[in-house]
Amino acid sequence: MSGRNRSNPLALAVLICLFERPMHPYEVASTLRQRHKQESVRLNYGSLYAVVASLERRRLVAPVETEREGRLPERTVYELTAAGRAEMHEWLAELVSIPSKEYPSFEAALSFLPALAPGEAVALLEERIQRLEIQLALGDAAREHVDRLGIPRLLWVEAEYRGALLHAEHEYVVRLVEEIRTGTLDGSDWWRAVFADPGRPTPVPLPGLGVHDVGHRAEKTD
Amino acid sequence: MSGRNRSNPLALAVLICLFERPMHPYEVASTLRQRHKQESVRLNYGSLYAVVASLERRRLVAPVETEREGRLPERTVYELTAAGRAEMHEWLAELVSIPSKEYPSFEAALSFLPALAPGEAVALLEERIQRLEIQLALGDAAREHVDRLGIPRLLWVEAEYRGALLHAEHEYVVRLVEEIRTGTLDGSDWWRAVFADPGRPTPVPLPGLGVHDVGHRAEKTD
DNA sequence: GTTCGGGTACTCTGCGCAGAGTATACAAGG
DNA sequence: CCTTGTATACTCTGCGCAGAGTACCCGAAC
Repeated sequence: MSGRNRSNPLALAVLICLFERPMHPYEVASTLRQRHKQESVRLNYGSLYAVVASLERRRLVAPVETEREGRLPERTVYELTAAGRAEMHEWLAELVSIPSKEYPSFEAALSFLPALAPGEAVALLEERIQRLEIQLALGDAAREHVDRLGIPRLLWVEAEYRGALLHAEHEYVVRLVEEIRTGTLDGSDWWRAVFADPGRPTPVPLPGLGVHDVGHRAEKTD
Repeated sequence: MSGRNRSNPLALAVLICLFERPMHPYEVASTLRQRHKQESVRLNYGSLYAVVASLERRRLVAPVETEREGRLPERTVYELTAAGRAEMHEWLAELVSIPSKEYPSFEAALSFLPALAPGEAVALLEERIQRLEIQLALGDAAREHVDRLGIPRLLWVEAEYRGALLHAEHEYVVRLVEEIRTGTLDGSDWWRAVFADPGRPTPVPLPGLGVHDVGHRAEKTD
């Protein structure tokens, strides 16, 4: 009843909007954008209508009326069902209380770092640092602006969280660059050597770790 | 030639494996798993073969031979093309140097936090804190284990990064809970009031921010 | 001696979701 | 007055990707 259907948070956003009052999908989108939820939840119309259709199939929402104004396309207004209210609550509780494994693309990038020459890696990481600093500054500016408008922090926590992660990433990358630079990072000597050798045969050996049970045992691939 | 094709990092992982030497898809998967890349890159066979097919269409990889052992299914070995080498390098450089907007599910959860009763929110966040502490401990254990095996940190940076983010999240959530508890979080009084009122009419008003241009102006929804 | 788990090597199927397109109304600008 | 842009309200299309299934082989266990 729930499992893999809880993949797209946009569906949760829809449930929460309809919890407030019945709306048609486009109105849901407008509401979410007005509240800047599109910063935290991927939103586009293609997905929105698909998601609403899926919620309807699962009987979590139901159409109440379909109105039409002039010759504009017909609007179908949906309301939340009892099951929908339950699902909303349960899902949100799960999202808050259980950290889920995610795959940030920079983590992937880092895991492939030795495939770049050390010098290039440093240059690119420094570029990233600059971009991160811009984002941090933008975040601060937004924060101040919102403060001036007197918007309570409660409605801004997601942005604070984003800022905290951004800050941590910045800190980490700065340290990492420093360690590659100074050679403090264990393995960077080998790294440099491999790329210094002209005509290296196996470009990037990346030796296997040979560890198959570190903590959380072997979540299966498939 | 690149754009939306750079969505799935698994494709990059494949390119990097084939950069080392020609392999068949299953071997790519085994290699990635052996090196614990499945912690950083979503890997499953269904996607793998699709991704390889897509790379082949884009002429970034090409089949070299197809062997067969006994009556086991035929294995198609792929190699990297010149275009593939270029794409690999360019893509990896982009991934390292340009931070990309991501949508961690906890950010979504936080943005909907006021839809929960304050007391419940606190309880759930505390549950999360415990789970985060477990993950941090597991990470440390893995770290120590890998240290003992003498694996250079260079090959472990992605896990360090994950740890740093995890740490930041933990710190943030602890602070947040504290602030909700003590009422230091601006808006929590209103929050409590709304949920204290029995028979509240508009369950969660979540007033719109009314800000439409904070920094980065209006990336379009569609 | 056969059954059972686990490894090899893919294939099949079908929903999810993004991007682009459609059609109408309205407001402002030249 | 005619165009250009923007907002409203969806629909269409098709790839991406995950999960499950297939088919074979092997070693160990009962």
